[in-house]
Amino acid sequence: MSQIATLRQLQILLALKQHGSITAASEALYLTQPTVSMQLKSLADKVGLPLYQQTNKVLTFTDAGLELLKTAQEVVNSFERLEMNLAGLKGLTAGTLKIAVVSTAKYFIPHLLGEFCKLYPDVDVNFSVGNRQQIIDRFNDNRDDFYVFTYPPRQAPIKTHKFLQNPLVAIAHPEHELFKKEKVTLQEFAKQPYLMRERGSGTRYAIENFMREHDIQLNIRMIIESNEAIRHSVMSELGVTILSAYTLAYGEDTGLKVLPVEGLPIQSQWYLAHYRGKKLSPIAERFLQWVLEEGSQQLELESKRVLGRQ
Amino acid sequence: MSQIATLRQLQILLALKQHGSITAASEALYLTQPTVSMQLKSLADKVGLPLYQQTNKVLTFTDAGLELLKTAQEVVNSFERLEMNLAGLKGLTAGTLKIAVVSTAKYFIPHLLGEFCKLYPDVDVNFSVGNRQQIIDRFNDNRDDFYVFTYPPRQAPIKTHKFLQNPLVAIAHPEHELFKKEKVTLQEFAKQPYLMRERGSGTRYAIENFMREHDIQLNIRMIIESNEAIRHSVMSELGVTILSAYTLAYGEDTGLKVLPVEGLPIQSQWYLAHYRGKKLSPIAERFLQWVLEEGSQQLELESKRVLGRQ
DNA sequence: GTTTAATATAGATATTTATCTATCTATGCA
DNA sequence: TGCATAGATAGATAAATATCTATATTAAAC
Repeated sequence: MSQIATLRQLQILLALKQHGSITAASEALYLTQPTVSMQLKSLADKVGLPLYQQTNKVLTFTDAGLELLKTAQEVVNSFERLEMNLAGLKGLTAGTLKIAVVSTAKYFIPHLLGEFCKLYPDVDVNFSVGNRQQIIDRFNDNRDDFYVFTYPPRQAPIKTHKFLQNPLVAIAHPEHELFKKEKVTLQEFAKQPYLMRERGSGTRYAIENFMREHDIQLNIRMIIESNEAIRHSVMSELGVTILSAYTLAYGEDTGLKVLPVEGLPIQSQWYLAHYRGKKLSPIAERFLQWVLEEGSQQLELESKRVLGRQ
Repeated sequence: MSQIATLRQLQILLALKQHGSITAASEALYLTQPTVSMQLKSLADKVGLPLYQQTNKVLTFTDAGLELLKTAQEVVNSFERLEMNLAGLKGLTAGTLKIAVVSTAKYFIPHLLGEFCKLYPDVDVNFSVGNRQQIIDRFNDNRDDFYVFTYPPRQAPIKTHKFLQNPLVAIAHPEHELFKKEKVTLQEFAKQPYLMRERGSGTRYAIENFMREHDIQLNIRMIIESNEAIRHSVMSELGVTILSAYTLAYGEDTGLKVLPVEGLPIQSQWYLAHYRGKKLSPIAERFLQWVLEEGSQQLELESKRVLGRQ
């Protein structure tokens, strides 16, 4: 594109059209009159045709001048549309995203947020972690855009979206005697000292439901409120437990191994929840859409890779 | 218009789209790779959003990048249309215009051509002057685009356009005795020694027709083949004559004055003629259109001003 | 782990664009 | 004829754009 006109020259030409004289146009553009005169002359020289005529104080445009005005207006319109569309994208792409997650999700959510922030680098993230009750409290206080649960509260007005499978697997110390068997029955597993999460934990709910359905009574040895404490207790051969495969995948897994117990893994879901009546911010809307369409798929591919290492 | 993108940057972005990689785009544009990389980075910085992503050797555009590509294509299209339209105008606006005029017209036609050449400065003009017979010969030889007559030949194939009134006025030396009368009759005027144009002159035809209609016999003293010679003869008190007011308006008029003879001025026309079957060049077409729409009006305004000085 | 290819960054320079002050020219009006 | 106004031109400078060479970084393939 050999450049016949600069954007500035087109702008000046439009000002001449709008204001009807070189001096008026220069004032409107906060330039001196010779600047405008010379830019228009330069433009006419490049075009090779006069752009306007002055007869008796009346400035009229030539055919060439009118063509340039048309192009100038088209170009200005294109850039204005661009600015508006980019502003729209920036509205989608900037701002603060507030998300609170139950502690089981704290290992993989950063990976999800990381991918999203690569796409929208201007986004700030407010990331909170807590047990289920704490997250429910935050939800009741309407403190965040989103909440991640394995077992969302049943209270209204909540809107939940399943976005990821959450398989719960049994784990034990790698030297545990049950690894000598090719297959472990639920009854055999239930006889082991079981390390249980605290009441209110979504994982606990899912486990208790599963066991109730299979008429199994776990041999609960301890109640532990921390995923890290549970993992280290298992490593120390204090007992066995069931937890999210994602906790295993993304956390430190040395000294832990998945027990091949019949009926497991327990299938459950990760839910992304938000206040039903709340108007989401553009960036929150975009995050939701992205998670449902792309983010969860990326996470599943990655978790398969991580889990496949065992 | 705060400039979010330069035309060059938009061009580079389109090349990236077309060629799929920075290196390929730089080769296509005969630039080095860092140039392209930096221009795109500068553009992304100004936009405030990433324009593309690279995953596994595949370059994909972001939403912002796609918006910019759309604008880039619009702008390129606008400039291409502009170039084509300007080229069309230049086709109309360059070339040689050939015009031959009877000698009476030689005083004002340059004024007409001058105005036209201000609008189309790239036009060359081939301007010939001759008496009526010479111009008819040129017409028969098809040597020019246009011919200016007061009394066009009746032969086919000619196409004539009336473009200007041509009033014929009587003139005498300012000290002539007839100026003592408020009004001069045709009979009184006919008694004066009359300086006549040569046979074949369009002005002579018109005068002879007029006198024949009014049953007047002029007292012809001399036949003179040159407008200049006639004017100087009148100045020298050798006689009176009738000639085009335009000759008076644009020529030297010191020592000449219009006689207020009843029935005068004789109304006649200037004709712009061209060969009927001849395909006119773009610039000739444009000239014809301009003369009929604008040029003649300008000439009438100007001749009123000039004639009004007497 | 090494090599290759692609991209990004640093630093410098050349070119173009844009603008200013000063002055000249042209036109209209009193 | 003189004055006021508008536009054009001359000369100079500042700012922005565009580009290069050299090198560092990154990612993919072997």
